[in-house]
Amino acid sequence: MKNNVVSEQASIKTVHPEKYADLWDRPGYLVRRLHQIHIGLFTQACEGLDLTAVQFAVLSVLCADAEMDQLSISKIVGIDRTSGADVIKRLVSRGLATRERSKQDRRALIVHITEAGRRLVREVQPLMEEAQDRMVLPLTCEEYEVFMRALRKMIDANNDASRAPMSQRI
Amino acid sequence: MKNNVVSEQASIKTVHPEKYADLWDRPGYLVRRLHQIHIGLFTQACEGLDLTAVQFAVLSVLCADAEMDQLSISKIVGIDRTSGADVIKRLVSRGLATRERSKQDRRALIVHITEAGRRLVREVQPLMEEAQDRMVLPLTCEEYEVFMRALRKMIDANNDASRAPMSQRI
DNA sequence: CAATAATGATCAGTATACCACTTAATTTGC
DNA sequence: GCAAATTAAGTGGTATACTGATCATTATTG
Repeated sequence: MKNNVVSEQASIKTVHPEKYADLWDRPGYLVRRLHQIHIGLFTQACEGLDLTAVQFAVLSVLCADAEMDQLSISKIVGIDRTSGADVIKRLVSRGLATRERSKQDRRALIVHITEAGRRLVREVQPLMEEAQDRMVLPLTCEEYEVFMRALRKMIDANNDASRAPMSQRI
Repeated sequence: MKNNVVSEQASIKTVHPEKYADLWDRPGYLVRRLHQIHIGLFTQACEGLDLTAVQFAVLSVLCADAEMDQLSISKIVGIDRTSGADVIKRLVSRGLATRERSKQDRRALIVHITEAGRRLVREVQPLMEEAQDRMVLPLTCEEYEVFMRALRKMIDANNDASRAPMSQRI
């Protein structure tokens, strides 16, 4: 199976030796562009709420699981632990989350979402959905399905290429 | 045609009211993850060369067109003009590019790539291709084609959602 | 049980990536 | 022809996102 996929890919390369000549032929470039577009759509949808997409992802995770240490949150959200700590620090300073030392492991910081945090998540949830919808609006059902499957396959296969490998799925 | 696409998308929403419940069901989240993975693959491939993916994109553009002002470069690469100025400043300080006032428009800064810059682009080109290949390796030919088409459709349709709308294609 | 390894967090530093505001030069519109 | 609008850069600020180093605590192992 794996070999089959590899040989198919190799055949693309053989047939199209100049496949990455144009920026618009580079998947990595297009992914960066689309990422920025999604950030833009999310920010637009959350106008005035002063919440970033990553901050919302962290709050979403905290909503699902009552308490969790910083590193686990960072892994689930798929960001570096130092980025995660930065984001959580900002959430705490805004009163959307609290932090305290774990009794079991005194190295770990356990993060809790506050009631204000939960309220904000409930408020932003439909706005997040709107941003997602707007991004994928140009796609047909079939394209959407293939697109999502392709994303998941590439992320799964290259999980170790990023410093924040995703160990779990919420 | 546009209406047709919209109604197809709407039908997904009706059938799957909880389609964005899980992080792995959110296209924006997956795009962010894949973007980070591609950065990781590129950095890995360029081990020791101290060049980022965005820096290489800028140098690529400069290689294709001999001279260009900062704003045009930023637009083509798809980054904010201030980010572009930052990146170009670093390239200049490393001797990979030069900057000078335009004679025609004394507001504009014209950027040139140096011979050292061209040499670096030639050296990095195959490494960039390797990073692209590795990212899309898990995809079949058909998935790759649909994935690329989907990316282009979404970027085209939402071009104005990002502050750096792409006016041209190199 | 003590030396070692692994782990969770922090700090300092760098590189995007954006916004808001300002300055200077060019276009425009009357 | 000159005021007004536009445009290219610059400045200062914030938020990811990562690396490398360090520190404290916990786990392992000889």
